[in-house]
Amino acid sequence: MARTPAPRGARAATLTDVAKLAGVSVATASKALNGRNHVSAATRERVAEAAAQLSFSPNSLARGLLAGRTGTVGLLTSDLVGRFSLPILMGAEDAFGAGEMSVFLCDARGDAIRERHHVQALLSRRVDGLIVVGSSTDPRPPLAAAVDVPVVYAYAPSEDPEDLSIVPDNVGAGRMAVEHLIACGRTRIAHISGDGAYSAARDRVTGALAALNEAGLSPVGDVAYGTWEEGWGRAAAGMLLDREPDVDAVLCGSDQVARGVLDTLRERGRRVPEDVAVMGFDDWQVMTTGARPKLTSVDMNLEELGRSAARALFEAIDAEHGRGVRTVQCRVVVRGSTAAEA
Amino acid sequence: MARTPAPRGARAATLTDVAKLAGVSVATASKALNGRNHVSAATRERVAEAAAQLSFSPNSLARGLLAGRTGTVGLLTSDLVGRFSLPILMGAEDAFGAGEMSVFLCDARGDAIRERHHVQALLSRRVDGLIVVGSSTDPRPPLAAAVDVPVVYAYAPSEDPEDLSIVPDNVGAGRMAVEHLIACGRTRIAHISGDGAYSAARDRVTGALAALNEAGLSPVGDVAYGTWEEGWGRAAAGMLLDREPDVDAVLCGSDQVARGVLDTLRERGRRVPEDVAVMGFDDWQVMTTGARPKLTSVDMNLEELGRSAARALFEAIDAEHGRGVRTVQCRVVVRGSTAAEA
DNA sequence: AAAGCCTCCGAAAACCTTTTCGGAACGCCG
DNA sequence: CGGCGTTCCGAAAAGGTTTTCGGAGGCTTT
Repeated sequence: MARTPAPRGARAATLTDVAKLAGVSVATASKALNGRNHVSAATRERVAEAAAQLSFSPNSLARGLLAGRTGTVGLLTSDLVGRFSLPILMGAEDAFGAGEMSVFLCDARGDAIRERHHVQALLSRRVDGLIVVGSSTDPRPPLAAAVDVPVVYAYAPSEDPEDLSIVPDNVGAGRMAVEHLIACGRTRIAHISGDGAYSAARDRVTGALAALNEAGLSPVGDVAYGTWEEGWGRAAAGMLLDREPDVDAVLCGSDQVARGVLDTLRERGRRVPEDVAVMGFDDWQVMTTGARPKLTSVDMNLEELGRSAARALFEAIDAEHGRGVRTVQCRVVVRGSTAAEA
Repeated sequence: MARTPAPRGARAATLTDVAKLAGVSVATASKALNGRNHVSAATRERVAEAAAQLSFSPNSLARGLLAGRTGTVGLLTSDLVGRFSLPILMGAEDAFGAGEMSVFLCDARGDAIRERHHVQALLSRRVDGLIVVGSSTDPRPPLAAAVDVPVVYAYAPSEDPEDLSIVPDNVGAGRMAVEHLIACGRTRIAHISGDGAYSAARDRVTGALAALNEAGLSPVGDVAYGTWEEGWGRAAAGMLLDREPDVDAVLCGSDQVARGVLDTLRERGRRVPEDVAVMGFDDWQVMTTGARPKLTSVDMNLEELGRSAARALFEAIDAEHGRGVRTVQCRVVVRGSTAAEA
């Protein structure tokens, strides 16, 4: 096939060019290329050939202008750097990319002004819908501007219950984690959580306590809130071992906290998982598989969450708009820190 | 201001609506809103008012169709999950977002077919330019399709020297790292690298050896290639200490490797940084600040790299297209693992 | 042979904005 | 009062595609 390198600056081929080369009208060319009826096979063939020869690619702008649909969506994140946005974004990109949708990415950096500006730009580009990704699971105010396209909130729910939000089931995650520890035969379970200012931390605690309660157990020591970091894990584990030497499992607020806990346990001569089982949250690969032993963790299924958000947006574009908060299930990923390696 | 909630399905306001409301022609309305001349102040005011009342937002599609410029660029990454794409992407988004550009994000997942498909989609959306982000610093084949817009390759250079590529200066990074260790008074320096299949690893070794050589030093032991992970760091450090007990500094191929090395050093009773200084690469915050002591590392300035790529693309769009490979300087971030805490 | 139907194709409108150019109104000077 | 310059506004075209609708031609049937 003779590739036409299109010297820089030369206008891209248009449908008119194709029609001319094929010796038909633009209307016929359009119908031929789009598989519409009322075109003979021979003509269709001729047009296709002409299009290939000119490496014709239809101008989506013109198409979108006419159809009122652009086949684009906006992905508005508030902190791209945070490690939770990325998997969600991937999942969404995945679900969209499979179809014919393209994604505009915007990072508002947690700044309301910048957010408004981006929303404005996206609307002016006539996106068919918007996904708003929060940076924590705490509810966030809905978009300020009057938006006339469907919006789905992901990770952080909207404060307005009339909006559609898709969030991880943190309460279920806490419950799941404790049930796993109990299934491993542990009964003296402590919980070193993360930053209590986050609803994610508090929700997980709620679920964990509920599961303990249902099993007729009580937590060992108080639930300890601190930060999400390794240092907190090391410190909190030290205090825990001083006060409750007979603890046989520690559920941690994050994988980083768990890494700190593992460190302290090793220093104090406790074997993991034989003496104490340890479990993290978030299933951050680099943390869990680098640990000794490898860390059992709870995966929030963020990619799936992103895909769900994308699908929900699809539905809202095509049909009716859903409302309320939907949750995505988490899952336990078992590794050596709670069970002997397989 | 009376917000017009625009009942779902109702067409967005167009310039014609604004003109009608203001009692002028669309031409005048356009000129008024775009600050063109030949419009009286009073008329301009009336139009602005009408536009605000209808919350008019100009249709970028129509504008782009006419201008031949869309104000959009495509960002084509090959693995979004990798932690190097993200900062680059942020930098690019940053540089673009400051202006009036919007970014189409596409993840090809390292698949050539998918890549072609995405390029096709982007071209059909008439992007003004393309940034191609690689997943490693190894050269990659140029885009398959005939592309008539400027392209800038970031992180992974194109194999075609006629293309413009922007990459981190890994050789300089290796040199810099060794110079820092020497400045800290170390003379018996070992290098536990990463995966030797990556040019990033080999380039850093090249730079490190050059710097050692210039200082009249030789590396302690052989350069050890392995993987980028913690486990390799632990193992390699063990072997190193067995063979070269008097080592006083270890330069590591990645922050994860360095974490493993730190682990082994602590187990063997070596103090860091008093007995042995340790240094990583990549400056991955969660790794460096969670370490004990905090890890000195080399930052590849990826955000700056992304910004550079965006700026280069700007220039290529507006003026002439550059060629060849440009490098972005790295920088040493000093923390406790090489110098006493400040 | 005439009428009618089916198949295929083309002209033109529509989408929305920007820009160019002609025209209208008005004030000032001769 | 007429001519001229200035200032402001509007008609129309352009950009590329899709869709509607009318028309032309060929084939079948009576």
